[in-house]
Amino acid sequence: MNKPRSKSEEKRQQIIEASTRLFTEQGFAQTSMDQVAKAAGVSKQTVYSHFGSKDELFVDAVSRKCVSHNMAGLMHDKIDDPQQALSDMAFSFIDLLLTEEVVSTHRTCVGESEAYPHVSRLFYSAGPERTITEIAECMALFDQRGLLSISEPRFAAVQLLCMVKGEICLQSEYNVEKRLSDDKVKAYIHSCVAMFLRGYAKS
Amino acid sequence: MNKPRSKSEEKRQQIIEASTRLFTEQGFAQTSMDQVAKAAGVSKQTVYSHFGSKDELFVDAVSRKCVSHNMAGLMHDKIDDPQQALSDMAFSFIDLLLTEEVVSTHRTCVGESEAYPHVSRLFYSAGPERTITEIAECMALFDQRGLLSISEPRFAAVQLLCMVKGEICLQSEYNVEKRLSDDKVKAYIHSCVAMFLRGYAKS
DNA sequence: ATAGAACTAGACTGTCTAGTATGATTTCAA
DNA sequence: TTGAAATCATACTAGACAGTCTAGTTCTAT
Repeated sequence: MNKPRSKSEEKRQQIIEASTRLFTEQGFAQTSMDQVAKAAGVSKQTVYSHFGSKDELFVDAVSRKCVSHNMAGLMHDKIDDPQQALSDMAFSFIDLLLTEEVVSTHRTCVGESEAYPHVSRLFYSAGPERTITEIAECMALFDQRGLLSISEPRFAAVQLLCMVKGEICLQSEYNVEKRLSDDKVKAYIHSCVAMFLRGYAKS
Repeated sequence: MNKPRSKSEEKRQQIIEASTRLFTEQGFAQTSMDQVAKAAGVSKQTVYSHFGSKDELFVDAVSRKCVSHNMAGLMHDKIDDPQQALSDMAFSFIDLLLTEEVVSTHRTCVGESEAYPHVSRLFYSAGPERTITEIAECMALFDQRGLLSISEPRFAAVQLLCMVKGEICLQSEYNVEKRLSDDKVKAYIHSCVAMFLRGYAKS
């Protein structure tokens, strides 16, 4: 994916890519170094010449998944229509959180958060933490423009984001079989946005 | 803890108790059967005579932690004062979710939810699912008594509970080092309740 | 062209662990 | 008391896996 300058750098990339996939899909304990080498199409020794140990590889690999997905971007266009801005953002947010990639990484980070707090914290600050901060800025803007009355923008951002996640994401992280129907999800998100707007309406 | 009728039953209890603690604290892979036997003060063979395999023991042990903690109970007393009822409930809810026991079990269930969906689903239905349902009933009551205007009680329950969890529980599940101060938490929860009441006020 | 670095395949070591086997000891009900 | 069931300690099997080693091969820069 990223500019493989030399053949060696290319191998390194292959290792990182394969191990990222395996670690996030299967977790740390379930993934062996032989598996990684095989999936990367590389010898085990090469893995060890690039990464000193399994731990080191794990940290490097999972860190790669700790990327912020910019949610606030699409709100800035419609900053004068909170109703529209918030519900568009809410739907994109849910879509992102239900991505197989995000679900897997989340599960792995939470599961290994005792053994590898470094990794889970990285994920937290690149993911949730950053998204909250971005949305908080939009909330401040709504307040500034007199569209809503929000004295604590960060609180408001957390409230909205957490509400929206709701049962839907809870079910996906617990791998529950019977999920909410699409219609229910849609209705729920609209309900959240509506409630939020009433809760923060200008008096 | 539970009526050990015979010596044999007592051993079984010891095994369950020790393994529950170890599994929830350390996760499945990090816990060996020798550790379990030692912690239970029992020989390994005895462990195997009570439970056929590590998997079986894991399911039995972690299932024990899947207990509902009744949140709605303390709301029924003050059902005529939504403000008070909701904030009391919110604080108890947070206290529960920050318990070392609940955090550990949650992490283990989420981390193993791919390999042991049976266990994580059990936890989901005994924990979150049930709490939501209970609180939803209270929401319906508020509506019925004309105190609030809630057309979808279950939506409202999820919204409030998820909001309250907020950043606080996110930080604890990701094992983040720098947590919100107690004052911030208090202020945040009050903000949630206040916002919720405005959002669902009778028009 | 060539030397040194990177890579390969696969064998090997040491450790850990699930699960079994065994033979002695304890528990407990009849 | 006695005999069967449960338990104990401990050794063992078999397999997985992290990490090393080796001997031969390919890249690549000069």
